Amino acid sequence: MESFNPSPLLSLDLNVGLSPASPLQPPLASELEAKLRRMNEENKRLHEMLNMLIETNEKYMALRSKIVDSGIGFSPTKEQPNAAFPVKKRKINDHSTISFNGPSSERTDAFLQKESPSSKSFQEEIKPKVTRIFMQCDRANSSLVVKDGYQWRKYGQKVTRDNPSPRAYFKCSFAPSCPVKKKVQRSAEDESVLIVTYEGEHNHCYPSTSLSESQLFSCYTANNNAGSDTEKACRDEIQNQEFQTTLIKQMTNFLIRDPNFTTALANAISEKVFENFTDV
DNA sequence: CGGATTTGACCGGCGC
DNA sequence: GCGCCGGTCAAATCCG
Repeated sequence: MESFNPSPLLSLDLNVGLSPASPLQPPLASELEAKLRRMNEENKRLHEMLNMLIETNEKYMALRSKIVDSGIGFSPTKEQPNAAFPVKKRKINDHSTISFNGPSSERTDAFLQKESPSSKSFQEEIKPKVTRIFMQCDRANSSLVVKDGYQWRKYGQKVTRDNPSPRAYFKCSFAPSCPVKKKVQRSAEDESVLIVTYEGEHNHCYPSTSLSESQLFSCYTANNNAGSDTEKACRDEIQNQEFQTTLIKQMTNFLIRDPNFTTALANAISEKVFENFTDV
């Protein structure tokens, strides 16, 4: 981030009321000097605060562009892998599943992997689209059902080593024509957070026509599905005002959970109030 | 009765 | 080769 260059408008005019032509009496001079020092400190603090706000704003903008442009949800895992999901040692399913629309996509994929080593490099180039989403949910609600607009069939549940909460495995109910899978598990650190991992991309539209908040997540995941009708449908939905309202709500929730943001905001507000008060 | 969910068994990759 | 572990299967069970 480039250093903040404060606008002259934002700098406090520290010479207000001082005339070089009128020499000050010694007691008045020291009093003004002290005041000047205080105002300098105040100015410095305001600059720091402003930098903080600008930084927070940039984080917000980066987050927003990440969501809109790359289709990635509120996932910090690209840069900071979550403790609940350490880097996997196993390579299984790390390869891409080519979007076969036939009923035997998984078998065909396995066949390719085993019988055709030459296809390996090709498969490595096309990684499955893995999207991780963190969802706030009721801690008391033990259900691992996440309503995201699609229909899922649960096919397994496991307790993993690194997390006492069970992990539920779902396949899209359109399977085997739709290869998408999802895993749902509570965060080991915060049980009120559900970690939803989607693997693959839906090759069909939403089962229902109404746009609900939950469906928006699926829009994010399908956003990079280049060239398909699904992509167009989802982009249209992203342009939808309701979508944008919900997006803003989700980003607001994300921001207010950031202690830096709330602190900076509170400080900025109190400073502003203080500033108005002293102006009067 | 049919579809969805549960749950123990099984499979296969990986590290030692 | 063996054990661990995550992922999947499939029979049993549930539920509308």
